[in-house]
Amino acid sequence: MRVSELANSLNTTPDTVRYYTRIGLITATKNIDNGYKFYNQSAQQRLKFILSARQLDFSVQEITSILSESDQGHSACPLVREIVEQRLAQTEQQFQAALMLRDKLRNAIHDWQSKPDKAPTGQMICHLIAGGFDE
Amino acid sequence: MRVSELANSLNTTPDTVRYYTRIGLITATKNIDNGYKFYNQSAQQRLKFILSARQLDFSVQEITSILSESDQGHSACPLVREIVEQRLAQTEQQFQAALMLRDKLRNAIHDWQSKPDKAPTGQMICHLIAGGFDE
DNA sequence: CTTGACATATGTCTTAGACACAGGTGTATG
DNA sequence: CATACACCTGTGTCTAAGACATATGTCAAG
Repeated sequence: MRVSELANSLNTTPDTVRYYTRIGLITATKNIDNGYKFYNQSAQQRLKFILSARQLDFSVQEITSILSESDQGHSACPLVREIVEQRLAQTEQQFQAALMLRDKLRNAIHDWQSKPDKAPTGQMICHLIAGGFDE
Repeated sequence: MRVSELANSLNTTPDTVRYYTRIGLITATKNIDNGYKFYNQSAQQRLKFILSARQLDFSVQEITSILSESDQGHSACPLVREIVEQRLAQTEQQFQAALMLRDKLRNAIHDWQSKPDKAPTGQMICHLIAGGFDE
């Protein structure tokens, strides 16, 4: 299959497939006539795995490690478990960060409700932001 | 003041100051002897504003627009209000995304609790991830 | 054969700084 | 004075994960 056919079959974009091909995560044969790449079913299987792992927010680098492990005949499961645990912890942090930012933005909007717009002075660019927020 | 002195005075890093200088957000004079950059109080004021806006997750590009508006003597407040509203909406989305990812990861860990590790087959790289999650 | 619509490969671009490198500066010592 | 060593500086390069631009290739209709 060609790049778009493969991409469509797994609901992703040709650019994504090309990227994974470029960095060697999936392989393709090259048509000598026109230089087009052709992917076999094995590549499709592999791409399916990659996309699933990306859904869990695994980085491409992590997936590379997993596939490398697997390619050597070893079980990648321990590595996968480790990554998913660590990703959960990290997501928890992002979650809290988003929460705090949301509050900060809400406060800003609320506090600014009653304040007028002003032209900048040499001292102040925009009095709404002025000095700072959480310091 | 030199780059580190300015950075320390506002609790940021020299690299950050250099970056803003490089893209022209703040300006500095150049010592001819050694090429070192020198910043005046106006630059400090400007940097303070930039850092405050970054705290609200404004992009550097957005801040560039705001400063440009302000530099022309116009009030940047309307633009600031607009950006903060839009950033709030976007943060809400990130918030929901983090929430969903967290659940997905928790489910994965839970579902995998009882499953053993397996060596890869030609068909399957890691049976834990196997086919997919939210499709 | 040619036109036009679509597909492809390759190279460049993106964010917001972090990091590596080579050289400058300043001060405590010999 | 010279030297050693710790710290500072500017410039150039690198990052993640594709998106986008460009030049070329393909294929069916006319």
